[in-house]
Amino acid sequence: MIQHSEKLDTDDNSIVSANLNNSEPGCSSPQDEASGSGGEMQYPPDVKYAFEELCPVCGDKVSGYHYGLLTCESCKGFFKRTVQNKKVYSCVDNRNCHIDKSQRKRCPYCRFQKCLSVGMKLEAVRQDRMRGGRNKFGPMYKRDRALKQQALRQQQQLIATCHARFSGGMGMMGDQDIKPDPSMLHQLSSEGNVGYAMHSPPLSGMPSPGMPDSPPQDLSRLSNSGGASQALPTSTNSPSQVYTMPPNYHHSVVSAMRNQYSSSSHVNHHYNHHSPTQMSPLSPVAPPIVPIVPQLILDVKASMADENEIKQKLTSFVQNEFGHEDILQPSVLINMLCKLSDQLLFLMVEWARTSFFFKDLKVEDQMKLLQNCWSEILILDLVHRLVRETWSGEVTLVCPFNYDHLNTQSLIRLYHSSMLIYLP
DNA sequence: CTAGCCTTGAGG
DNA sequence: CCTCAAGGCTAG
Repeated sequence: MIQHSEKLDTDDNSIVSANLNNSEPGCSSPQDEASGSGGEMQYPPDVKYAFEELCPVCGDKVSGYHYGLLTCESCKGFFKRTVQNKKVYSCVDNRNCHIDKSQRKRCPYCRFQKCLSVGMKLEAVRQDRMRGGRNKFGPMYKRDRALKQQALRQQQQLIATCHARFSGGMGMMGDQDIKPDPSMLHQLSSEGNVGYAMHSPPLSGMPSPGMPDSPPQDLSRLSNSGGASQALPTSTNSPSQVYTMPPNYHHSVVSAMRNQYSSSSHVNHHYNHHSPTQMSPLSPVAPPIVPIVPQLILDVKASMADENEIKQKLTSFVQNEFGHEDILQPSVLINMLCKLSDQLLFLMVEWARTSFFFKDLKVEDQMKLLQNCWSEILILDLVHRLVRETWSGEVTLVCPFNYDHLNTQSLIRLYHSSMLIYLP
C-alpha cells in the first residue's frame, strides 16, 4: 500500500483516514472520541466495525498513539525495545520483507525500517526513561484526532445521502439523478482505485525518513505489493502546493500517462515521444526526448492504493461478519452486499478526499460532486480493475437476481444500486 | 524476544 | 479528578 505523501511541518489539513470506533463494550481506545456524540447521524454498527483503524506497520489493531502515530501494542513495544536497547538488526533476505501481523516477528530489521517509514518517532522514546506524563507530541495527537473526527462526520454525511438513494430503490435512480462530473471522471480514468484510505497516513507535520533501501516502485509493483505502507520517496505535496502548469500542460500529462500505462493499456501512441528508443510517428526526425515525469504524475502514483490490502480487508470483513452464516441465503447475501457497498462508499469518499485538486475544493463542493457521481465512480473502479486485472485476475459479479432478462439500462441501474462487488 | 497488561505522571 | 502515552513487568 502506498503511504500518503509525507508532509513537512506545515499547518496543513492533511488527509486523514476513517477512524471509526470499534464498538466493543468496555473497550476504551483513542477512537472513542471519533465516534462520540455531537448530533451526528446514526449508522449501522457494522460500518464502524469495518473501519476500525489498523496498525500501519503490521495491520494489527491499534491500541493508541505511540511514538508519533496510531500503532498496535506490539509494534509500540518493539519500537521501544529497539530504540532503548540500541538494537541493530540485519535482514537475511532482501531488506524488503513483508510485514504483517503473522510475519512481523520474522524480520526485525524490516519491521523497524517500516516503523520508521510510517513515521514512528525516535525522539519520542525517552532517553531518561521517565514514566508517565506527556511529551511534545500531545498537541499533534489532539489535532490528528480532531481531523479524523471531522473526516468521519463528512463521510457519515455522504454515506447517509447514499443510503437515502439506496433505500429509494432502483426505480428512484432516474437518469436526472446521475450527473457525473467530467473532471472527476477524468481523474478516475487515470487511476481509479477507491481504496486509498485503508491505511493511516503519517500524522501531519511528521515527515518520515522513508526506506533508503527501497528503489522507486513502478505502477504494477505499487498495485500488487504486499507491503502495507512503503513510503514512496517521490511525493511531497502539501495542501498549499500549487502545481505549475506549463502551456502544454494537458498535452504533457496525457503523454506521460500514456507512457506510464502503455504496458497495460493498448492505446495508440500518437504522443509516445517519451520513449527514448522509439521515434514518434508524428515527427520521425525529432530527437528522442528524455522522459520527464511531471510532479502531478508522481503524486498520482503516490496516492494509489494497495489492492492486496483492500482485498484482505474485505475478505476478513466478510469472514468476520458472515463466516458463521449461510451466505447462499438470499437475505444473508443481500445483507452482505449492502454492507460491502457501505464499505466501498467509505473507501470512495476517502480516496476522493485525498485526490489532487479535489481536496482543495470547498467541502460543500466536494460533497456535491461525490453525491452526484458516486455510482459512476464505483462502476469505473470496477471497470478499471477488470481492465488491469489486478484483482488476482478474478472478478466475480454477484447479483441476487436473475438478470438474464434485464436490458442494458436496467443492468446499469443494478450497478448503480451497488449490487456489484468484488470477491476474491 | 514478544506482546499483553500494568504503573506512572504531566496536562487538561 | 480523569486521560492517555510514556516506561515497566512478565508469562510464554
